[in-house]
Amino acid sequence: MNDIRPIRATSGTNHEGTSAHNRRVIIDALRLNGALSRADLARATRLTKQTVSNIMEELENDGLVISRETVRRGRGQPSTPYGLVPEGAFAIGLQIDRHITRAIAVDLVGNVLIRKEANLPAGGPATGTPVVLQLVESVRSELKQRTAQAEKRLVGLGVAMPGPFGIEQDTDDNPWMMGPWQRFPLLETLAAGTGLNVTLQNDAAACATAERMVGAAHGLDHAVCLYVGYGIGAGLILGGELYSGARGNAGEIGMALLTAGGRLTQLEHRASLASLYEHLGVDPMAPDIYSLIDKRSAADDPEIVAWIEKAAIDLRWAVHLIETVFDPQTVILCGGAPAALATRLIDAMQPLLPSNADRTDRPLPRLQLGMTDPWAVARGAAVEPIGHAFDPRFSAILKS
Amino acid sequence: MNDIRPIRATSGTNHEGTSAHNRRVIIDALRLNGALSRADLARATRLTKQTVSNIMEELENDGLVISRETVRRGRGQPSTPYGLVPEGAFAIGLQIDRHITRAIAVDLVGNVLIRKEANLPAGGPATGTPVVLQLVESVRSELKQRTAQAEKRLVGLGVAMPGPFGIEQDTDDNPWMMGPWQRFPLLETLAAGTGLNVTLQNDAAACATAERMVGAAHGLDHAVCLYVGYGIGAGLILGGELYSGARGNAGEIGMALLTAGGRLTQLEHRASLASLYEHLGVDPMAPDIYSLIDKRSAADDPEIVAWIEKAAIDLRWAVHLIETVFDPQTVILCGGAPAALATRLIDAMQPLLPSNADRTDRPLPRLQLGMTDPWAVARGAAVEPIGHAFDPRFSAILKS
DNA sequence: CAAATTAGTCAAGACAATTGACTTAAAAGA
DNA sequence: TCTTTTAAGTCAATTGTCTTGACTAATTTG
Repeated sequence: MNDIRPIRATSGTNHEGTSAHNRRVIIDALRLNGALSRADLARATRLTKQTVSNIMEELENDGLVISRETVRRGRGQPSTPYGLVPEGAFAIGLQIDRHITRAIAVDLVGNVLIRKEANLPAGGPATGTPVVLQLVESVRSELKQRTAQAEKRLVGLGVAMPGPFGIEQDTDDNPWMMGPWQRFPLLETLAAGTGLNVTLQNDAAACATAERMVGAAHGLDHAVCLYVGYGIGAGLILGGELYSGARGNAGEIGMALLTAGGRLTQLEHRASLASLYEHLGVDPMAPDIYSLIDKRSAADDPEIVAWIEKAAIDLRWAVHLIETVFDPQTVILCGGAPAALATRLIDAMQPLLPSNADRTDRPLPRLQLGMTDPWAVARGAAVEPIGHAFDPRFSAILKS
Repeated sequence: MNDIRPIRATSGTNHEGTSAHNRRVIIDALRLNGALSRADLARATRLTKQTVSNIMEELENDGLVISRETVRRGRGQPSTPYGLVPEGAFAIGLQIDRHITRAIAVDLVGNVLIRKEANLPAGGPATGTPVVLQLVESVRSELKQRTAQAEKRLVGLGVAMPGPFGIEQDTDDNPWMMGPWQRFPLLETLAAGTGLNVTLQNDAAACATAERMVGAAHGLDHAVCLYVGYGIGAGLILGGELYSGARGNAGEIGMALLTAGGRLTQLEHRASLASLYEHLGVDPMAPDIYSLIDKRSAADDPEIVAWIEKAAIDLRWAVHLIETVFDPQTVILCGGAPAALATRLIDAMQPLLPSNADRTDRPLPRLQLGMTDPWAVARGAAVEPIGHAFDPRFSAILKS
């Protein structure tokens, strides 16, 4: 009699959804264009002057925007531009990597305020969680000291770590694979340990988040970040939002199979930093490995040059694949590779393979260099809660 | 003085946006769940009973929904389910293929009402456009005859043709490539010739649109349709919407490069129907080619079996790639391949390659069979304007 | 036959965007 | 210099849409 089939539906919306969206739209416009007057905002967002005025007053009271010097732009009353207040919101980002963890505090506009790191003991989450929690706490208390308002303006904790998530067993016996962390209920543990909203993304997604808010993908709706780190991944900005797939594993392009030397292998076995370390015979755990690689790259070390030549072939294929499959406005190379290595890699990848993206009327280059420093992932993690709280999103309109 | 830099911003919304969204949400819920009572709808959409009642009254007046027999479900007043009225809206779909064009009329729930086809003369758009326009006109007038209201309830004309769009020159000299059509201002011409709203998508996207509204992807938010036709493509349902990339070319997976026999080649050179025709030495233009292939497949013709074995290797790789890159809930094989061939292909592709999607807790199979008949693409084209007009979308909320 | 439960309506209220008239301030032109 | 034009921004009333709480209606349970 009682058929309790679940009814599936999209959520409806109401006045608050409308209002929330319009606030987000205005904040987004200020982030994208810098300071704008109320009249400018009204034109850009297609809202009425009056609506914009009301929202701006609210945002000003909330400490999210502030007026600047009036400017005269020809006839008519001078306009009063409003800009985002950096101290209007804060977020903390946490990167969990194989043997190290990094935490960053950022403000509303994405400035990095604090950065701290700690070594992760072997032993996975059991021994690692206390270290991680302490690191976050340390950043949080320093932030509190700096800015009185910071604590109540803290919108969340973003976490980034290598994917893929939720796989049932490691495909690899490498002790530095992240399996134990990936199977651990990290979100719940960190939420309980900090009392903050916690979100999780993989390294490549974190880089894409950072590039979109403060980097080369700023203002782009379709961009893919080719992340070259210990593994390889793609961070996907599709239709203006980060896309992470049904289970958070979209973009794990490093696991894509290619035929090389007559056998099927994974992209990241051939072109990642892991493969470079192996090629060089260095220990991936060495603490100064980043600067070591950077220096040797800058000096055009022959072993590194040889690896670059080889890796460039596979990365060129990866760019072709990304262009073919996603049709983005641009591809951004980013991630944990030292800058000197990354620039050389990009050079070695030229010319790119012919593809649909190869057209003369492009406003943007097919491949460009994004953030490449060891803090890029942590920064992306930090910036995610800011975007989540303040950027226009479909789901932000719907009723909870 | 006048710096006229363009200001970029997302559009704001207002009461009408809210209302439009809620209407769409309700229609979507009815499409997804079948007939529902007002109370059910209120629970499912999180709107209040009253709001739902108001909207339902409107929709009933607009002829989009109608009440069914009341049903008693335990205690309390019996509920009155409402269902979509098929005759509430109509759309026409047009497929333009290499040597044939097909047109279909569908109603609000995606029923196919009329189907007609015509041969396309060689010579591209110059000679083809009149044929196409006449075919559409013929379907339209038959629809008008059948249903008096059809004309004013016609929401648009959806067009599908092989991609990629906007490339500057053919990579291929094949006379059956669609270059001339792809460079022709088709949308504008058809809009002018019919007075309808016209939209364009590629074959794979059209199949995905159809699968989402009336097929295997019904109700799924993350699904990829692996289209195997004359070419190969992927139709992408990402986050509940069709994704087409920055220039409409997302999912052109047939152009992905793979190494086979020691050299880099495109997927669709190895596993498409074009490759089958070549393998069999048959003329792709033969009018009865579809049923020919269907019959020979059903009879397990050794030449076809040989091709299947070979193609399955590459398609298996394609599924792996799709799973790795998009992390969908399921992959759906669909498109112009005859049913007998498609089922054999799916069988030959088992077991699939290990991937992130290969987990025991899957609610859906990794690979399943979708629509495979010569009308699938046209049906997808037809269904697109319906979805565009009635499905919940972010952009439908924003001010025009 | 009364109580409980669920569907659905009515009418008033709340919320947020819109409208049109108004004020303010500057540049351009006579 | 003075008037006109133009643009930014505010005020107050209005409109559109969802929400609230009380109500009616119809059915099952005990």
